[in-house]
Amino acid sequence: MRDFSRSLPMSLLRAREAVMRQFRPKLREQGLTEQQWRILRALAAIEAAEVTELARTAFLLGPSLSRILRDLEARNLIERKTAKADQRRSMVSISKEGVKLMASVAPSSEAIYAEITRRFGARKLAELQEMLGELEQSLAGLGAGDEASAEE
Amino acid sequence: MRDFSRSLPMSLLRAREAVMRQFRPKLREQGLTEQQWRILRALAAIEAAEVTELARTAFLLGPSLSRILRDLEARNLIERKTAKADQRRSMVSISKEGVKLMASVAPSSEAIYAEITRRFGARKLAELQEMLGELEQSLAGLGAGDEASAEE
DNA sequence: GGGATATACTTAACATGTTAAGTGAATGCG
DNA sequence: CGCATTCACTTAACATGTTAAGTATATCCC
Repeated sequence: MRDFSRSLPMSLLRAREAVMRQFRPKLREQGLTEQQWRILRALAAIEAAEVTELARTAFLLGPSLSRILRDLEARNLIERKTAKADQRRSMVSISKEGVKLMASVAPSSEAIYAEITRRFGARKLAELQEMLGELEQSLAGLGAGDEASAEE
Repeated sequence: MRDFSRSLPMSLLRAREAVMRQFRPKLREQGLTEQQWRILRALAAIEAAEVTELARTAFLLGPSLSRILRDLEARNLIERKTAKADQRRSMVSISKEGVKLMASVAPSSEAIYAEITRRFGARKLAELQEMLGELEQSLAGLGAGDEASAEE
């Protein structure tokens, strides 16, 4: 069998970990996890979003997001209100405190990203992202193996 | 701030998820998680390994590995014995049952990997892996921000 | 209108990720 | 030798990943 440590999943995992390791300490100083930071960033870019939309944007599964939103709300970093038209949906937005917190972390975050870009090379970084996007596209629709054309 | 959904960490995360989504269903059929599968594969390639060595190979943190080994041992998929020379160390190896289980999953796993390779392109896959390795190298030694040259 | 279905979450249960603390066995060294 | 330190794990505690089940509201459609 292939040497699994050279497999694509492991390469992706190690690369991502090498990158995230740069960011985690600064986030941790502010008591934020990587996922919480993703949510705040996603919310900062828009007025408000539904939970499902936010899950798609921040690439989190519903249950994880539910828990994280509960916690972020308790910390007053986000706000929620149920939509008027459809009581099932709730609109989530970042709070003033949330914006302040983001402002305190964003500079470090940007600096780290810049350093990573400098080390790896801006052009190569763009190429890598392009390839990653293509990989994702190649596998889109190949699904989880339990939809169309099931064999049993 | 950058559109975070186009950031390198998100690109890596989405790409890896797109890949892993192909494998998880088959593993699940055998009651294996992705991490358990990594450990079995790592062990299958060698006679025996110390826990620390296995952690490095399977890219798992010690505490995760401790729990997983406990569970795999309970399922008789692996075996452990403490080293004679150093009672702190324990040597882990795959069991006969473990080998059998691997044999039952490996063909599907290989087929899925082949399909991914076919879709994305073998050459591009090699290039991608090369770039991922370089990225990892670029960031090696840039550490977690709390070793040499701490600023405070 | 109203019951079946679908939708938008939330909860539950179990596995792993992550950091800190604990445990027992080796090592360093005065 | 003996005691402090280091080492190789393991446990603990809390957050997220993942799948299944639950809940409340909307929508379909006869």
